[in-house]
Amino acid sequence: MGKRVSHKDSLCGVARPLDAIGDWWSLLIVRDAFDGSRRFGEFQRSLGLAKNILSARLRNLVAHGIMDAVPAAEGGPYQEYELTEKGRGLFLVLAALRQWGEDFFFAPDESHVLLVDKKSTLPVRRLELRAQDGRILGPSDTVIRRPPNTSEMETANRQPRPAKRRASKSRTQKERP
Amino acid sequence: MGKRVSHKDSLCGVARPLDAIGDWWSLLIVRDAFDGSRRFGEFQRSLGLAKNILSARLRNLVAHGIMDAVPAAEGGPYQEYELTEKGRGLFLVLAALRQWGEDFFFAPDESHVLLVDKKSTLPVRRLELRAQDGRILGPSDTVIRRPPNTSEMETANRQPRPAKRRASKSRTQKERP
DNA sequence: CCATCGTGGTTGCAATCTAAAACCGCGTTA
DNA sequence: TAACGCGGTTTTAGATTGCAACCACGATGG
Repeated sequence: MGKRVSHKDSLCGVARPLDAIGDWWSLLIVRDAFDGSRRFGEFQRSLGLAKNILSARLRNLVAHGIMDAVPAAEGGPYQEYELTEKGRGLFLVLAALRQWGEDFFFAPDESHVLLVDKKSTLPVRRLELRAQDGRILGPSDTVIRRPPNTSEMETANRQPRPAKRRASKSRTQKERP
Repeated sequence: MGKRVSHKDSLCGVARPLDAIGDWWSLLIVRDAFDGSRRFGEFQRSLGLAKNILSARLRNLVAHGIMDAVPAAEGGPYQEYELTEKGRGLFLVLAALRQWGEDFFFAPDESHVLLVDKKSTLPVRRLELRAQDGRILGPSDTVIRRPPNTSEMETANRQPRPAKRRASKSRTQKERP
């Protein structure tokens, strides 16, 4: 975890999310949360990871505002974890990942779980990226564009935003010249 | 990347992709590849990671069929790396990640790169998951369904005790039959 | 009332993995 | 032929992982 994923975090719209998620486990935790898991033990049983790891990941997800630790749920003295709005925003990321997985990681005859629409009980449609006018866009139909750069010097001087994390434990923060 | 992400890889359509990608760096490499990078040095300069790491990640991506190492490109004695079909399939995953990043990781006034349609030079539309009939689906409108096929009862297969440890070198952590 | 179990963690520690830097081979340029 | 950039591999310290053991606490339970 303790890897600043890039020295360019501040401007890469992909690296920041990755950094916040933390690692693969976290994404699987989120996935399970979408699936209805709420309790520590549920996640642990479902994922089969060590308790300390799960503990750390949950803490990290909470610290990044992806999940919330709600003090109790139904009288029990225990905590439950639920996705925040931000966490629910990962839905499409997971969906995309799942579709990619279905496309390339399963033999055609191999059975696998799939995402179905509750109402119709039919599989969901394929995700597609579209232009404003509705054309479907592929990898080569798009470019990354840097918008009219407001105040150029900002790129070097970044801290007015609460972007940087200071977790409760020493996260070996290097970087940040 | 030595973490088998789950003992249930074989049935999780999310864990498999994650496992193949390997780690965050790999995703950023793929991102750069979509952006036009092809050469070792390009990736390195763009990402700022150590060469051994880049080397390992590229090797891993190639091993998983996400990128191809093409022996030469234009006479040079060097190799270039390009996305395979499978690799290009990550386009939507990256797009979803980017949109999530835009939604939650940038202050409203903060400038950031964005994905635009080449032809119209307008930003792309928002991704959305739809049902067969076209309804837009949110996290709570879907379920994971496991198809009737195949007598999969492996979820119950929890080895009660893997025996004593000590001296279990276990060359690599592969445990997947 | 004491024992035991299940849950939700934290702590300790060995083994493993990461990544910065040094090093290497090979064409090119000077 | 020396110097250089490119594409990588090896070296090495130090960070991370994850198993197991431990702790706290409530619920059984006998």
